[in-house]
Amino acid sequence: MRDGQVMADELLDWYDRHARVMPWRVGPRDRASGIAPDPYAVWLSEVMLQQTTVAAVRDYFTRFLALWPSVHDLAAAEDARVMGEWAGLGYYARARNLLKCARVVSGELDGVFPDTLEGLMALPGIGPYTAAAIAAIAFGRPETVVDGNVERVMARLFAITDPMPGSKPALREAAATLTPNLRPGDYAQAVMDLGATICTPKSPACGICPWRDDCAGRAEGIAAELPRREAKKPKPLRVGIAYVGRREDGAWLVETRPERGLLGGMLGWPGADWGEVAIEAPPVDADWRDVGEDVRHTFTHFHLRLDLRVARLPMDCVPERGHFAPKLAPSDLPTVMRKAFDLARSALD
DNA sequence: AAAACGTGGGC
DNA sequence: TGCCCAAGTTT
Repeated sequence: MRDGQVMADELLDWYDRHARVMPWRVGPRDRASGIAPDPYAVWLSEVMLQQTTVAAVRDYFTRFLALWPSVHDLAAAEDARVMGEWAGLGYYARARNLLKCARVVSGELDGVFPDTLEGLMALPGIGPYTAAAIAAIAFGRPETVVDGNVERVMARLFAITDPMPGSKPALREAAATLTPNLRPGDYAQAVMDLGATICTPKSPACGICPWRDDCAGRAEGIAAELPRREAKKPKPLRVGIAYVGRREDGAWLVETRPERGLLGGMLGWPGADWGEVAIEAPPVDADWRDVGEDVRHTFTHFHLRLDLRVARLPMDCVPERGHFAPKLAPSDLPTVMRKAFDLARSALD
């Protein structure tokens, strides 16, 4: 293995030639013309990118930035509006924390993001990865940015064969030996780009990797198997019932889910909690009709089968739970609820 | 410290 | 088709 600084320089050379264009990225050419990264935009993009692919984030980022160009704009937004815009992107705690964070930065920090790891980590929704990414990309600090890409690249580069997550500290230490003092933000994005395009989870393109001659995993012929992981536990099946009611004037009976927990703060269809058996829990007395099909959806830690009941509700209907949404945009719903909506709508026609 | 927390694309 | 996995954080 060569000197860490030499390797970082080599990767930066590769990055200068191959960096992908992304709406949140300020490239070397931009900086040459005086464009500096906006910490607000960097923060927004990094939160969206947590456990989420670049392809999924792109349009959401552009839309958020157009709707709320500054942290003050976002801080002043209505919760329901922001949750609706986040719908479909997943991990909704991120959207709740996004608003909390925006309100702290806007209201208590005069709209200025902290530029240190400690200051950033104190904010809601910012953990070790995001703090380092903002410090490096927005403020040019030589922090070590460790995400899933970096872990995979380091596991291969140093042939670290202990399984994740136990090997995480070793992977972080390995990454730290390479972090450069110059252009740390570009370097962080370069390693992540490398992991996303060349050092991919399966079938890595080692032949065109800028670090191919330094890679111990490749030399040992085990690169593609790394990083190893502990066996994951199987997902149980949970079942439930969703009640999709439409009033005569076209309004839909929805409820805002509790702040905490699954799909917290998002709109959804009334019904009992999902579990081993489905529990009937109509939100209002009505002629609920069983729809032939059910919704299948898989969350991070369980499979869901959601039976559907539909009903047309009278204008004088007073539900026990939920509220009527006169104009419901399906795009405001989390994906599992939108699936239910799509099936129920055809059943109600 | 293990578990909760979404979704879509790729193979 | 079902599993893997992705620019993680919180409790």
